[in-house]
Amino acid sequence: MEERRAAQKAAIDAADRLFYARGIQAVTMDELRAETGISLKKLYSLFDSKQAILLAVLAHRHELWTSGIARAAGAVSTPRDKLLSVYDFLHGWFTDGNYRGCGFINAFGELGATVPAVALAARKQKDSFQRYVAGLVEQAGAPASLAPQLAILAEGAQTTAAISGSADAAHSARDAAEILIDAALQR
Amino acid sequence: MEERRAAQKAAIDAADRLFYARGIQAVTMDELRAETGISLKKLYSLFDSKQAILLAVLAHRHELWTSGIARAAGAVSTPRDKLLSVYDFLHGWFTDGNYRGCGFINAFGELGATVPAVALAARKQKDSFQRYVAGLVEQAGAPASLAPQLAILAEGAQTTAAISGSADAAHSARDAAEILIDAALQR
DNA sequence: TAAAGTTGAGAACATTCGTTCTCTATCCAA
DNA sequence: TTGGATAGAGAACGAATGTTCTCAACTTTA
Repeated sequence: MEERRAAQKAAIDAADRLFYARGIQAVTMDELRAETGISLKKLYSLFDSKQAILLAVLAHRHELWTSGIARAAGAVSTPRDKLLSVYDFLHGWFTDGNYRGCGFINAFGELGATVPAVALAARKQKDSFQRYVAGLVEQAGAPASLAPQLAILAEGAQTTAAISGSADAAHSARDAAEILIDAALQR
Repeated sequence: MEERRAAQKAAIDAADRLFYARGIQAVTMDELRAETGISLKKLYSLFDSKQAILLAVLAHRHELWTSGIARAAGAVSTPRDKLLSVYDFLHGWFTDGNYRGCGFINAFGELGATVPAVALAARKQKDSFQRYVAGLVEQAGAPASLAPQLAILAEGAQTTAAISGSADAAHSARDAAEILIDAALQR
């Protein structure tokens, strides 16, 4: 049953690409079949439903995000630099050519009201990021109120970059974060 | 043809409520008919298509937003306070009981990739807000780089509040904005 | 008053799409 | 080799939905 895992992963990767690029309801199961080469019968043996695929995609995206910001933070040493590395990571993402906003926010807007599990997945993802930032803020010795401010900058940069189509928002957010961090530390 | 206008407005208001609360594709034309009491035939005589209704809804939302922040700014006098009034306006919106994120971002995530006019409407809205903030920043005598930072805070507060379900983001964003404005002014 | 035109309600249509079903081919055991 | 079971491909099903069509009611005008 190792190839089952591999097939699931292939399906999740393809679904992630398609859902993210075009929206969830805009992608049909038949397109996922064409993209993966996995027959409908097989897809439905790997997952209960399209919704189950979506939830797996969101879980996968959560891991990508978590490992991405961890890797960026790993390249620097101080808590302050680790906090700022978030915005560098965002800049890399914004300029990778396929950026179309935060997948969780997109899924939340499209399906959050009708599929509670989607709203929950989005909330979990944002909670997790808030805690990550809060941990670094504490390590930096700054007041806890700084954390949501920095998280809000990251969120805002994502939507601004998505809609404007420009990666500048990452720089603006980074500059703002620097000012906020320094102001919070020298008090 | 005055009642035609009135019927269009009623349809737009109802569609706005439904689309915003549940997502666009989750609302059927038949539900809009039930909500408005306007027959399908009539709806299709008032608008070319569901998509045309959506575009009218987005235009309507743009006006609501523009007049909302203008009203909030009208209650105070200095450019600095006008800038901060944006976040007070947001707080009021977040706590009105029906808040589910920025309608433009939701529409962008759901349909931006498949309906270019939706992506365009979202971009226009965000552009317009950026220019509004930039104007106030200039009046305040602060460097232009402050404007995108403040706009990003507003965007981030909207998505954070939507997903977390809490209005705290408005306060965090306001506090951050105050720090950024003051830092930008005393240089 | 009567005929012609207009409007409206909602039934109907055609398409789309998630999901299931059928039939075929392959593989393994005896 | 053969019989049986498993898995896969893709045709088929049934529900949902945007849009149009039909027919009846009403209004207007001569």
